[in-house]
Amino acid sequence: MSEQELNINELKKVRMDKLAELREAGIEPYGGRFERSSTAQIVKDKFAEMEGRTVKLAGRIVAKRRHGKAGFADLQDFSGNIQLYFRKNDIGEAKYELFKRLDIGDILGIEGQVFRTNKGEISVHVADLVYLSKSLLPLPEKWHGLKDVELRYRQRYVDLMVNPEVKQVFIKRSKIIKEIRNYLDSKGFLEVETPMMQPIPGGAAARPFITHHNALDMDLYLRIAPELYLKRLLVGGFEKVYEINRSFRNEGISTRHNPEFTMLELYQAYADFEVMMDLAEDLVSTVVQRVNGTMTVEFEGRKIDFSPPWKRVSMLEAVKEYTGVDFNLIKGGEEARRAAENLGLEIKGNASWGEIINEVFEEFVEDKLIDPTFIYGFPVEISPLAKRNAENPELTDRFEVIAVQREIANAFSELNDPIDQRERFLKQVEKRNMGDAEAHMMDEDYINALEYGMPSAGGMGIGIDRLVMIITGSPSIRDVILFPTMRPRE
RNA sequence: GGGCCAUUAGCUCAGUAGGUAGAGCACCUGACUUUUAAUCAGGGUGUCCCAGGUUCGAAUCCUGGAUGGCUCACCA
Repeated sequence: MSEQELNINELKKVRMDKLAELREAGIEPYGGRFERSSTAQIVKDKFAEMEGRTVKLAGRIVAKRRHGKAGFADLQDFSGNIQLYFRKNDIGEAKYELFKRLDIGDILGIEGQVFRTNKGEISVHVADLVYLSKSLLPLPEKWHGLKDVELRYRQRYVDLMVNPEVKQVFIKRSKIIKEIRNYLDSKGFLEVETPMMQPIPGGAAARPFITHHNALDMDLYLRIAPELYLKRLLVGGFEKVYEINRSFRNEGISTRHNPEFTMLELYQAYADFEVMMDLAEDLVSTVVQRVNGTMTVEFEGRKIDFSPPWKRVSMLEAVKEYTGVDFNLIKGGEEARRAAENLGLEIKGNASWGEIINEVFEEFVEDKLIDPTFIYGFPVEISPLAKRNAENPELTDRFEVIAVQREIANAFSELNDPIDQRERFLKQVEKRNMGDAEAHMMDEDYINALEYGMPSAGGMGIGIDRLVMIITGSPSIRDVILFPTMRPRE
């Protein structure tokens, strides 16, 4: 006997006794296959034709009301709840005894006639029942449900049982991802899978997780983005690819950050960032419309309108609009620093013109943007994989979509010049050597791929969890991830 | 990582000045053959997050720690 079983509490002990009783009566408490003829929701929706007919349902008992020689129970299946009616005279002594000993949480298969009670509740008059699973632990309270957020995340299975709205969020999440796939597939994109374990983690500025492969005796990194592999596929001749899957970043946890998160990345040969703008607008608004039935969503008490077209404004214009400072007229890091400091910002010692503009943008503009807005023209220093703008080589043809003060998409014309790319990597390596753990590593094989020639292309990344947050109105990323990362208990 | 807050029965929560813990639901016993937060009668089932300290005495005060939430920093 384990320590766990010795510390068994009273409530569990009672159920263990009932489990033993069942076995003694020759009843298997953990049944097998059960062929259902219907579900709770179908019986209720189609009552007119179901009334009087015999149905077989299966599900969990979530409530029980006994009245002497008859009683009711609520059966919950994935579709919803339905009431069961047990009557001793009809079901017989032995089976009625089973009903009396039934615990909330037990999973049953039942067979009975559909009817409506005097009070109008559509119910099933049970004629037979089989045990499919005996529950040994008590469920949370029927009225308040499970509120303790820690328990809700740690034991999501209980959360899902007793808080129906949680289930709806994850059903919607599944629909969102399905609609994204439908959309991209219909546009001729090919879904691919690229390595999650990478010898050189690239495609984003982030600290990676490290793991070890024993047989090869080598360290591998969990990917921080699929980007560089997806672009290798463009080199290989795939013209429209996408991947929806997990990336991992070894950073802090917050309401907007989980160490593992789901991202969509897509690449389209012979396109550019403006094609990506049209695509972002159409993709996201289509998905919102299909999932919510409208192009507006409610988030934190605000209405956000995803109807195209979305506003398009350059980063420098946006900064000018909100701070009055025109960085077009400001040359070099020193002058930019003074301008930023005049705005009340503290700037790191070695920050460049582009980095400073980005900081000013994030500080003064980002939290003003509610409806989805394209911000384009990102500085080259913070965009090591994006193509330079033809008129201003200090800027790149890159944009982000900002909605509800947060980035929901990031896209650019892909840098396909191997010589420029090598220089950009070298700049990153320099920063890395200066102690920036999030700067890119040199990826010789990626350069090698570019040297074979990568078609001009547009690419885009969308954080799925954050998109789901907005569409479902969830304030925390943990509300849209079934099993968010937690410290283990004990 | 910093700041603030929380942790009491299976769940949701009270808790006096520091005096040895309580309610509702769940659970157990009994009554009740159409109830639905069923009702009625009876029963409290506890490592008050953990470890020290102060005190005659700590759920309560102090120190340290754990876990979680929010927030700032960083990022997507």
